[in-house]
Amino acid sequence: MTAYYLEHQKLYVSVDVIVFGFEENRLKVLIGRRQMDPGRGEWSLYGGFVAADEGIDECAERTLLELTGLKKLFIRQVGAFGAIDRDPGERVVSVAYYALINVKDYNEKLRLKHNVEWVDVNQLPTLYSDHNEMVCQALRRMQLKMRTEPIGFRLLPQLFTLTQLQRLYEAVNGQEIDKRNFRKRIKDMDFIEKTDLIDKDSSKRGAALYRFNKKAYKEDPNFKL
Amino acid sequence: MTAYYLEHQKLYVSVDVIVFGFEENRLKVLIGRRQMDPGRGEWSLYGGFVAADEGIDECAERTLLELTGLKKLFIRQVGAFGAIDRDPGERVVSVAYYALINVKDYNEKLRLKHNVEWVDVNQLPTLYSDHNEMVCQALRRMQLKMRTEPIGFRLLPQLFTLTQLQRLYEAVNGQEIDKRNFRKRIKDMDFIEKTDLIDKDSSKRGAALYRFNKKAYKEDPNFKL
DNA sequence: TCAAAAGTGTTAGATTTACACCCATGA
DNA sequence: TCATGGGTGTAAATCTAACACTTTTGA
Repeated sequence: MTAYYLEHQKLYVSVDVIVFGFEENRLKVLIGRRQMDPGRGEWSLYGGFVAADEGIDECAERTLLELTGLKKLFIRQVGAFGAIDRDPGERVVSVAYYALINVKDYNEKLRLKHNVEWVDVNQLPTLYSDHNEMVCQALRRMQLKMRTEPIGFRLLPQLFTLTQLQRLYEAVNGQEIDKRNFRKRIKDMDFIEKTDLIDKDSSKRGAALYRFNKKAYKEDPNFKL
Repeated sequence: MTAYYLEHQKLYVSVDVIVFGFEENRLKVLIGRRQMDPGRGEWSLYGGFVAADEGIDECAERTLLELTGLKKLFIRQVGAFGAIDRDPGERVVSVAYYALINVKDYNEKLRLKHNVEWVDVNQLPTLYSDHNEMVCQALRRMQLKMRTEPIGFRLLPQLFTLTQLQRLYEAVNGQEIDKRNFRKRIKDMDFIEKTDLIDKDSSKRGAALYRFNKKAYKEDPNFKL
């Protein structure tokens, strides 16, 4: 190591994950009560420290796997948070990531083990440190991304109805969408495929189930919502 | 300090700044030859380490002030870069920021002192570590931001002609714009004010000089380009 | 006198928005 | 039989994109 580095100080670097889920027509976030000091008992995002032998992206993936037990989730960085007093205990720079999961894929035992729960993103309590700000920025990022990339499907089951999809977009963007205009736009996207399966749970009449065809999307990626 | 932190390791955290400037109708970036090991002599962004007693945003501002001598510049975070082997010397997590300056405001002596120069963003050499990727992401961010917020003026003198403004947008987005459509959109934005001054340098006929009125923008912030 | 940049409107096409009724079914 | 959510098309309005000529003046 050159002398160059020695003049400087090292800091703790951590990762916090904003896990988004869609449930009861609401966009929700996984939060739990902190189980350690400082801030024990406060509502908080789930996170972990970056080890010297892992990249920050790997750390985020590891943390997310630890929390959810799920692999290959959609995850993106939000940014670094490094106000000097952001962590009351020590100097910690934290890198926030957001991830999307299908709530039904989340094992209930694991959820209870980590003592986290789904809370409506619009009704969050005050969170530990700067976590509210993290969620806020993550949400903005996700909203933007969802307009131009087909990531919303990550929040739904593989098979979904058009009404579910519409409610998802309404929940994420916080405003209602015209049903006919919405369905018109969906029809233009060939990679959102109608199956011949019918969902009978959500209505008496039954609704056609759709599926996102990733391969078809890659061949003609013209997504816009 | 609680035992909680002690189990973890600290890392070096640094900041790298992508300084954008507009010169000769091209979008340029400030880069220089690294003056220290590892990587001595390689093209590189300007950066610095985050000290224990400063926030990352303050560090970015300090670094930018050090480099440019200018205060109150527009600066935004791009994101954290933390691949395990990104720095060949030590484990360093770096947070990238981009900043916009008016090239003419940059003191030539300071530029020479730091041994940096303006290089066309589309003709960058291979840079140290992951700096090319940082520039790439910074550029994307900046392009997006410039469509919805009046930040382009930060790259121009206080008084500018409409052709200059158009060339700026063309350089940033890498595509030509129709002159009449561009000027029509500008006319709709009352906060881009025509002054009664004439620029005689750029053409024989002379072109009207315009000014961005920040106060007027805040009263009616309907920017779109 | 001519080269070079400034300045100026109109029209067709594409996109977006608003809007209302019938259908199928389980309770 | 009726309440509930599923499913469908059209027309007006807005926005976007394409396009060409006149003006001024320094060299």
